[in-house]
Amino acid sequence: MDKRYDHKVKEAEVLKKWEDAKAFTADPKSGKKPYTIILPPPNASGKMHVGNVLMIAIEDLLIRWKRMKGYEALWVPGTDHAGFESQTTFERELRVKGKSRFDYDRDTFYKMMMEFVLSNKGQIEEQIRSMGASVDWTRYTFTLEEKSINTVVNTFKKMVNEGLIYRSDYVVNYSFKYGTTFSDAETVMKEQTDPLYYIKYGPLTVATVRPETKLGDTALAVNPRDERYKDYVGKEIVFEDVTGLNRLKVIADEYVDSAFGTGVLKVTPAHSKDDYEIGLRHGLEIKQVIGTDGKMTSLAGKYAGMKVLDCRAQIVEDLKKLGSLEKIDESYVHTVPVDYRTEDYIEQLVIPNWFVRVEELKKMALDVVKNGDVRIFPKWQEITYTRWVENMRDWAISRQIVWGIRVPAWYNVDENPDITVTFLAEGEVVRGQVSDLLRRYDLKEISSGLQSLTAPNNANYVISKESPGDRYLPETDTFDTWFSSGQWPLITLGYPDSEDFKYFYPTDVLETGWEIITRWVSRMIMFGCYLTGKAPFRDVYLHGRVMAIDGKKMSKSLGNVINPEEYQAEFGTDALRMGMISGTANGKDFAFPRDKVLAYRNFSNKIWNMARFLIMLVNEEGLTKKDLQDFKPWNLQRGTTDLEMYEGFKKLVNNVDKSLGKYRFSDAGDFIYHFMWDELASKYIEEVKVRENREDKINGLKNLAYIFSNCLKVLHPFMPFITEAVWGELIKEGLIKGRLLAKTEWPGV
RNA sequence: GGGCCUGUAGCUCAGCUGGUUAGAGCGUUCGGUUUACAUCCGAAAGGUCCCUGGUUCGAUCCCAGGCAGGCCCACCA
Repeated sequence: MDKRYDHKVKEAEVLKKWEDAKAFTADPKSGKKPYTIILPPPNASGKMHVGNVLMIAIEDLLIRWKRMKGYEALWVPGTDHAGFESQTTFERELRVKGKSRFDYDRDTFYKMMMEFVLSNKGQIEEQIRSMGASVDWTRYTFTLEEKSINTVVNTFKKMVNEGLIYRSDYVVNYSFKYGTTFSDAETVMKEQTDPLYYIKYGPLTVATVRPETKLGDTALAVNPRDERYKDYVGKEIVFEDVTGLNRLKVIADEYVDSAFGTGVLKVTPAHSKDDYEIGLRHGLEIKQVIGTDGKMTSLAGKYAGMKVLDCRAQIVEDLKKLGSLEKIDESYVHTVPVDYRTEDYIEQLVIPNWFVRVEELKKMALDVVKNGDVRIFPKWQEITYTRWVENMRDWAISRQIVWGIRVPAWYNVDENPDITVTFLAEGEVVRGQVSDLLRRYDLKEISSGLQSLTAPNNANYVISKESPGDRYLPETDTFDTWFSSGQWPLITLGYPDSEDFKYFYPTDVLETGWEIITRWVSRMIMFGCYLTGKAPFRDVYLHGRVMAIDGKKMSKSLGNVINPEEYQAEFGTDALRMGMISGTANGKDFAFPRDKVLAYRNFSNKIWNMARFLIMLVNEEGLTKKDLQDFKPWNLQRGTTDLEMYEGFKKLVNNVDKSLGKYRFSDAGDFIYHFMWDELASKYIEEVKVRENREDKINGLKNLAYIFSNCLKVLHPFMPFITEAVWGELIKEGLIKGRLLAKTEWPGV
């Protein structure tokens, strides 16, 4: 046995052993009880971060534990195409080469993206492997492979047939920069200071930060109880506006806060969610003055074609000339929605989108949690979940990006002459209504150069994965990432009729970071309930976010990002895994526990040396294989430290089982650490080695060998590499028989 | 504006349904080559458990209020 434990060498050897033995391939015909975890798929083109390490450490711990406890344990690995994020990264690379996505048609761009992602995909897979994750690679799934697309398309079809899908003009969060819609979950509110303009509308004055949207005003609103404006309600006011003589109706709506500004609100249904809803209540016209290109539309009259901010400046000028600008409050602080990743500006726009009606799905998703079919750990996160699901509005599932699963709709160009398309014809971007374009271009030309298509809400469409005929153009929107990843447990297990699905579904635990409980967990529960009638997992365990060593959020600009590979290389994978596990207990965010990683590196060394010493003593006393393997600790004499140690070990196993059952990972780890180090090494070994009576000493050694090797089993799910390596050494020296520790049974006590 | 979480040794964190000297790792101090391990062994110092009040025989743990930090949700133009 080597004098030192060289984790780099040993980890590689152990990995090879597991792989050669195909140790983690699960069998639905095993006849055992299944235990299943689906790995939350990391970004396929990304790199592993410390959060992934914690996730893998926890899930591997559970899986290895249950596997040893006699379950047929399945852990399904996968990677995510990460629609928006990957496309953003890729476009950044294109920009370096002086290109952009507008230089390519949709199909070409998609293929380039696929190549880009596939070329990067190996890295994260290798990193998962290097962590010692006992995943079943034979079941590896990528979110954009055929299997995934088929499931998603079928689900969509079913939802369309059951009336759960509709198309609507709806105010969505739209990013001009990325040219796509964002879901509410992808935006955050940011505080900023903007001028608040007080603008005269005839006898009334309205306060607004966005004068340019006045071009889309279709009413003025006041609170029904506001005495000041009582007489105006229901009347039409006529006034000189920047576009000439204008007339607007004054309506009364509870939404209006009399205390804000002047108590009069200009209603712009096309460019504000709230106004949109007021508009619905009062049957107001929707006048869209800002287009998806970030410029004013033709409805903006003389301002058409101007960029939003230029238009704002011009309107302010024009209002001044007109004498309609009462005053400007320069220090107005308010919150605006921005892109949660980049904090980029988000515009609220009305565009046709695909929606899911969530009323029914919400109910199912709430019920399974309320009635305890799904248990959330830590328990208090249940409140976050329930509140969010209760308040969920219909879900906009279409995204105007290429990298994702295309919404499988097709439009017949003859039936829908008014769809707008953008396509590439001999290097030129052409945009227009399809009926016009068909006079100049062949449909094949449009189809092959297609970049994007916008169909009106009432367009006829056919749902199909492949083109239904010659005269069709495809929808170019793709699904929101969460629409497909919400079906991940179903996709990976081969819903609806595979052997795996029947045996392994529903899964046992979903383990992930709390920050995606709303975005992801809720959607998985919805889809699981909707499609199978059962929630996709029994327990949800939410871990906290790993902060930098200084306790702050990791960020490149602060330079405090922790690269797990460095720790893996320096301290060993086991130490990194267990250090992180023992650094957190109840799902709270926590600072990266560097000291704990160090402590468990030392622990690895301790274990290695305990084994060396044990082997040395055994050889010294000339104990044979038979001596050791025939040893029965339950025959030990009462009142001896030997029996005491054995009892201590039994208690340890008990404590570990209990803690793991309650998802108290760090407790379980602490129990083992202290038993092995303080009890077994510092007390027991020290005591046995100086025993005078040879028979006592031999008995002690037998017992020591027994307890130590069984401790390796209990420690294995936490620190799989060193335990497997030492286990191999014990076999080699004849102290135990067996083969792989990973496939050994948990000690029965 | 609503809601959630946190505040325990120098640092990072445990402390399960309230009960004798409040724990761990790291750090600090002192002392150690005794059949493995200096990534080790032995010992020690270090805490008004954020503050105030309440419930209780008894509170770090329960309740109320406050202070401080973090997060989530929300339509105030």
